[in-house]
Amino acid sequence: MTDGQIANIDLVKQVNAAAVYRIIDLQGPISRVKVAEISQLAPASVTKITRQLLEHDLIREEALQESTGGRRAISLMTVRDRFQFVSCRLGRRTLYLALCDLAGRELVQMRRELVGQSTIDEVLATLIATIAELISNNPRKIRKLIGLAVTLPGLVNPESGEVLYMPTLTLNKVPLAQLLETHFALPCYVGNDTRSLALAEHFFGASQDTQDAILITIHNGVGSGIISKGRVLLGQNRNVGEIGHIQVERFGRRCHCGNFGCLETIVSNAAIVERSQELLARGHASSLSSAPLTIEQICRAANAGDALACQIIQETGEYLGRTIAIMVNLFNPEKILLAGEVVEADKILFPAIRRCVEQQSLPSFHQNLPIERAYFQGQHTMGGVALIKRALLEGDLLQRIMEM
Amino acid sequence: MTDGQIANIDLVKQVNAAAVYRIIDLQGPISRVKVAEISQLAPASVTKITRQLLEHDLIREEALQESTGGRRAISLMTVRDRFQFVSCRLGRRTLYLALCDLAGRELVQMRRELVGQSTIDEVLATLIATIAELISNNPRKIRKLIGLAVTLPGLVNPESGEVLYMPTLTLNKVPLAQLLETHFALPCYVGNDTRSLALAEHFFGASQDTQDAILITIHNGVGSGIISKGRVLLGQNRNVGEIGHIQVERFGRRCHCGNFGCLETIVSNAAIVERSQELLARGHASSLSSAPLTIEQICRAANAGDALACQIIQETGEYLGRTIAIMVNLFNPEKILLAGEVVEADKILFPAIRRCVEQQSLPSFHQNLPIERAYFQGQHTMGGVALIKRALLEGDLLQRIMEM
DNA sequence: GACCTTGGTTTATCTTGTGAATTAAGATAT
DNA sequence: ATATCTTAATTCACAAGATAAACCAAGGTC
Repeated sequence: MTDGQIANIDLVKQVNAAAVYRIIDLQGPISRVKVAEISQLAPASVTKITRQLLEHDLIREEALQESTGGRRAISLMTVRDRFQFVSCRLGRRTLYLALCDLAGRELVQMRRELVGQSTIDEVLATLIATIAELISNNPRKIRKLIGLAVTLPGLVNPESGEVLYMPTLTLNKVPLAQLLETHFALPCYVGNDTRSLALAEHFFGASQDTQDAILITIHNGVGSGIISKGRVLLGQNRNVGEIGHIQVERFGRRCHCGNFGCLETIVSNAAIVERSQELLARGHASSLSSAPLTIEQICRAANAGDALACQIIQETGEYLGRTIAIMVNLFNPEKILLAGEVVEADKILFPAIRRCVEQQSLPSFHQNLPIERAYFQGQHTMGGVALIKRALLEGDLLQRIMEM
Repeated sequence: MTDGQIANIDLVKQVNAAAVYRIIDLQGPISRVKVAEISQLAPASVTKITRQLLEHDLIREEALQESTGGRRAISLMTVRDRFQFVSCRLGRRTLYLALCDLAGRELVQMRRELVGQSTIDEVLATLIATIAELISNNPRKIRKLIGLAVTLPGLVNPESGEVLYMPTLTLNKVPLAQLLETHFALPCYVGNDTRSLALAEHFFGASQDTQDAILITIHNGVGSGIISKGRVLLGQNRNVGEIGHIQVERFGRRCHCGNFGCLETIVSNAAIVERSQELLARGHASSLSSAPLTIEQICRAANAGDALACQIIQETGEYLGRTIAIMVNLFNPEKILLAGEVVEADKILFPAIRRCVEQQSLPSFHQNLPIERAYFQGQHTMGGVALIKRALLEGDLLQRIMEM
């Protein structure tokens, strides 16, 4: 509507219903009069809208509140266990699924390995089959299915639900949301996994109390999701936040992107393990054994005080800190969150990051700036849950539920 | 409306009138039927809306188009010389004003020195008096005055028009837009100068053809304005784009912010002049004379091939390039623009920047990425013009003109 | 001159939000 | 016990916008 779009009566209804639902969801239990005050809608409109939401079981009336000198107010709350949806994370090698409700609870989990599936068609077939299986296996847990969400590493147009790019798979604008909508006859939402996870932290996790926060994910790639004014930042090309290839070492290792010294070549899990193995091979003393070294082992060793592990994690923190300091200067966020295996080494990692950020960003920007672990670590389907939540709060899904 | 706001019939009218006006402004001359197609509005609605816009002289009918097999279409265009407004830039030392029309043309210019005015009240009094003077001195050039715009270095809440912070002045949430609105009885818009200038490049300047562009301004401070999806990026704290204090040299000079090696300590005009003077004092050969050295002289010398000037500009380009590379990775913009005195040394500066960006950002992000001079250099009031244009295209000002 | 095509307007209808009046249900004062 | 005041929520008549469908306008084509 703001983006050169137009408005009509249906949109007015959708926007206002969403505003009312949102207020009840975030501030409930709450009376109709309070909703009218906060939303700036006329009391008559709130009555009308809440009636429709009640009819569709999206909200419910609770106990009467204490009188404040007159008639007692009826408490309104959103209903969170009446509707279910399927959230999927389509990884490079593994497909994770969960049946969830509107509270964000995972009722059932599933996973499928994707090894050997090299074409997009094979992957899509598996995705559809597994979703169908999850649905048909759990009739007792599903009262009413209202949607699907898929997150994946790659480029997505969240409005159209088209997948524009995915690593390892060659594809050409797959209209994934549309495919799933016609197949399952359900509203379907598709998003980038890191960006969606940042949204999950905003709705359900560690940055619920902020409007501007940044989530940095560190696995074998390094990425970020930037929440600005409560919304995911996405440019025209939907690449905003791709921090893995920021150069942090002028004459560093060669990166697969073609340049040298990218952040990914130093702080990714693979890079950390590789650096550790090199140092061990050179004979540095450590409690770690060289053979099949994992990131988890290195983190545990660092927390336990192993000198070599500490040095490696500290170094990792410094490079991360340098990048975070830049983002702090650029965005002046209210909170920084980190997700990934390496945050297990929190005792070493976070102090190192903080020192760097304090030296390299504006004092007024980093004073009182929390730099913390993300709430969700390895809960792969939470990104999809956030996509559903957003669609609900912004009215699109709300309207479609009321039309069902 | 999208930000948890609500919708009513007035807003629907405003949004649709703005959509129609915008289409006619950007794509005119254009027929009503085409407007309906593009906007997705019903032809009947376009007839109604265009009638109102015509009545208020916001658009006009032009020649009939050639027939394409039926009735000839009536061309519609926006009227750009019927309304005037005052655009001000409130600098630290100087106040610039211009009387402009909706085409962005400056009809009359004025300036006032602010030396000796140390309190916000003095500055505001001067601002109001000078605007009043500009208006009363030019009755013949003003057919109808429709608004005021003020841009300033500092923090602004563009929705409320409050000034939250300004360098050198102590103040505490000055409701500038409101003050001016009550004094002049005109719509008034206030914005940060760098951000508004980025918007001016988007509407009238070098990035008209893009939706995601970044403008970097280099004067005695270094700042940036980021346009994402055709809108200025602004976080909750409205500090997005403050790049001057990104650390680019680990053990660099001390910055007034308290840290070391900030971008500003190397690429600002003052820093460039200072570095040049130091090198000259050490006896390096150059066509430059040490005494009263200016940035303009250094740029001219660099373009002429002076070795010392070239080296300094090249160094400047490298540090700028490093920062630009980071922004390219983070935002994947479609164009980078530079404004400031130093861009006069374009022959040396831009190649140096480009080399850096190519080495330090993702190849797919910097291929085909233009890095250019901004169109507006020293036209201080263009930021305010952009604020008016935005208010018009987004409907707020349009509605208020129709209510006048 | 009959018919087709494209552009633009009129009209009746539908839907929304809203203010004002009204009902509901409590507290408080007499 | 009754009247009165407060606060909560609803009802109802109305205004305003968008729109589909019918219609008018003005050109071309056969």
